[in-house]
Amino acid sequence: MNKAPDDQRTRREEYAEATRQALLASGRETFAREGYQAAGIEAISRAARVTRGAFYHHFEDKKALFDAVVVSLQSDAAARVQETSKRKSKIWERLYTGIDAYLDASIEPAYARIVVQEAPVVLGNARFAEIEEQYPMALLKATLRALKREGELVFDDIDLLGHMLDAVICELSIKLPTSSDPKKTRINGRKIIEGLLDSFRRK
Amino acid sequence: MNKAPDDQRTRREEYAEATRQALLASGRETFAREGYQAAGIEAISRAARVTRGAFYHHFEDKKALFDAVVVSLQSDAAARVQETSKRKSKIWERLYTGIDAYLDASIEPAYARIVVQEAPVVLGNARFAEIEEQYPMALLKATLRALKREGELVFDDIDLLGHMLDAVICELSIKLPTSSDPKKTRINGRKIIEGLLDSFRRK
DNA sequence: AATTTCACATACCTTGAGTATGTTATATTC
DNA sequence: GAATATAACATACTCAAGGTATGTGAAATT
Repeated sequence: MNKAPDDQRTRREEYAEATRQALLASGRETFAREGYQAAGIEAISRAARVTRGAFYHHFEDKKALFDAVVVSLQSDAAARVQETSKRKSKIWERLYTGIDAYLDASIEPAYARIVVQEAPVVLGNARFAEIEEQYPMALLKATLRALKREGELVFDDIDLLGHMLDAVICELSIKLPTSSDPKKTRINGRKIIEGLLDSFRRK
Repeated sequence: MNKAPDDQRTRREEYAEATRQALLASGRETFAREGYQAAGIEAISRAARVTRGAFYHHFEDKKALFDAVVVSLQSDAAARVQETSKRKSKIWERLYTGIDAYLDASIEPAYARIVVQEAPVVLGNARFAEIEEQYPMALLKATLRALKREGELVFDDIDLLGHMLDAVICELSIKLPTSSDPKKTRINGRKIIEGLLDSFRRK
């Protein structure tokens, strides 16, 4: 019960954390490949080389694992966005490099299917919004607000503008993989985003 | 076997069509209220006052009913859009009244949940795109193409522009119901759509 | 050294989708 | 118009998958 001040990570904790990570990784792959519904807990567990018992020890239920997978994907994406845009000094540049990085992340099959398409359905809009408000969406909105503060952007509801921008990016991430000319589609998508923002730019 | 030229709707066909419609209506309500996964076939059938036997006589499986429900919702929405916009002579006016009607239709809980959120996940992107290409999306794109033909709109990929517009409208239909000030949100949403289109309007 | 606890494994239960078969009213055939 | 066929269901069963209850052994604590 009493933890001595010198207590450290025990061997058991280390092992447990490793299997938890294995289940998370296995879940990410299986959900991405087969979708939430078709992904069986048995299959996810086998791919992580454990049994169902281990699964239910680490996660409340199937939805809990999915939730954790979504959070980890969002966290990864946000980190990538943050990394590429933080060094830019001009805000507009920060915004656009961030958007590009966000698009790169969204295009990946696992993200597009799990986060963009299935997460709102499986977790519900309320919970999804909760997760979204941290991570990528937060960065996007923060940059938009910064632009507004500087008088660069003229629009009331920055929150809404952020969501609409997000919607365009997400739709693009769904359409891009099956596009006949992905390169061109991406360029045109970028143009649409620029057009959208441009119409609220200070004249 | 041989249908006489004077053959007419038989009583049986009439009854069968009625129960099919009852199942379709029951499915629409149940899917809208509980979502695809949670909606049981037993419950759907009971609400239509038939048994599972009747259900499986009329529909291949659960997905087939869902597919039919999506098609009927899309068809209804398209009819509403068509109805409100067809009388307008100016193309821009036709576009904007159409968008408003589309938004009105999308806001309804059944449409927002079933068509916008769940359909791509349950039916898959390919099948969903197939359905979408008829109905509302077709009307939207047709009007955009008309504008391009008239030289009113300057953009290469009208198909993409249509999808991006659709994405904005759909996102709006998801966010509107939980908005703290729906009226204002809708006005601001409209402004964003106008901004988007305006940036590709002939100057 | 004894005991507890954590990290799993195994066996079972339950629910719901799908199937196979039975039944009856309606339509067709002779 | 009586016999037969068939469509439109109802009933009973199967099976897979999520979740639960319980068992077990190694590691940590006392």
